[in-house]
Amino acid sequence: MGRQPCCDKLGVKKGPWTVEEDKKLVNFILTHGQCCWRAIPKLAGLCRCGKSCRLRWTNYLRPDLKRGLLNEDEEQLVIDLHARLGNRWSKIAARLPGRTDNEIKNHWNTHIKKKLIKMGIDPITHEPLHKEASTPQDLCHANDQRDHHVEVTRQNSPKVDDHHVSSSDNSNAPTGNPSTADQSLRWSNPGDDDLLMSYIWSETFVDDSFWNLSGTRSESCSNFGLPSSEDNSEWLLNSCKDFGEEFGLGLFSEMDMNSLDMGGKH
DNA sequence: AAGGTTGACAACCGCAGGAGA
DNA sequence: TTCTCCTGCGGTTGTCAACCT
Repeated sequence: MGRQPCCDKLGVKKGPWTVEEDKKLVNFILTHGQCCWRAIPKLAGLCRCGKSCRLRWTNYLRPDLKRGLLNEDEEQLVIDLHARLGNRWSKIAARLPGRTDNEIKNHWNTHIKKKLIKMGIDPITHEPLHKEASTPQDLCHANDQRDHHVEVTRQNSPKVDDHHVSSSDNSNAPTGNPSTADQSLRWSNPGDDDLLMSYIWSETFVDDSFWNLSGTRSESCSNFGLPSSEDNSEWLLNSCKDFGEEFGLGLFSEMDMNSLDMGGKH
């Protein structure tokens, strides 16, 4: 028997998400939690498949996400982790607080890959590109660069905690009501992302007195408020705890880089 | 100004693995 | 043990803005 498709092909919307859809999804998840992705679109009133909802949440709407380009330290960390783990983006992302596997994958393909090639380093093997580096100077330069990046990574790796999200980095905090623009329009301008997130979060929760933030369990979840019901509070507390454990507190303190999962498919 | 090209990123697709019945 | 469902993952495609001619 064939595998059941993740969603009905008919009547399921595809393509870019609208602000309204984002609001519905965020609202639902923070009200009910991430119960069952397949059921969420129906319950939330979305004409999307569960998979699409999950992707949208994990890659874009999650409140703990950092936005903007990876900084230099993060890039070096990605390079180092890629050298160890290969294209296991989820594992790499797990070590970069507030970054998603999709984001890192995209950044790798559009920025880092080219950068490494330019430096004379094979982005797959992380070995010098002898063929491409046609002159001894090129090779020398490439190796210097490579040594440099390895060294930088070595210096950075033991204190990866430094990369953890600071509260000021979270630009998607509910901070007001920045726009009265047509809500059905897609916010395509990357520069509008912050406004979009502010809008979604503020419209959905601030105006409804949804948020009642009391105390901060961790920096990375400081943008959360606590829904009123017990279940929601529990979910949010767990989420904050998870975020703290996953992204923030003591993440690398005992981590031996050599203990990274190097086996298996994933 | 218009059309074509490129770059960046969001989103989709299909497969694999885990969990539960 | 097998089957089914759900989720996660990595690769790929689609979309759109910026840039170029």
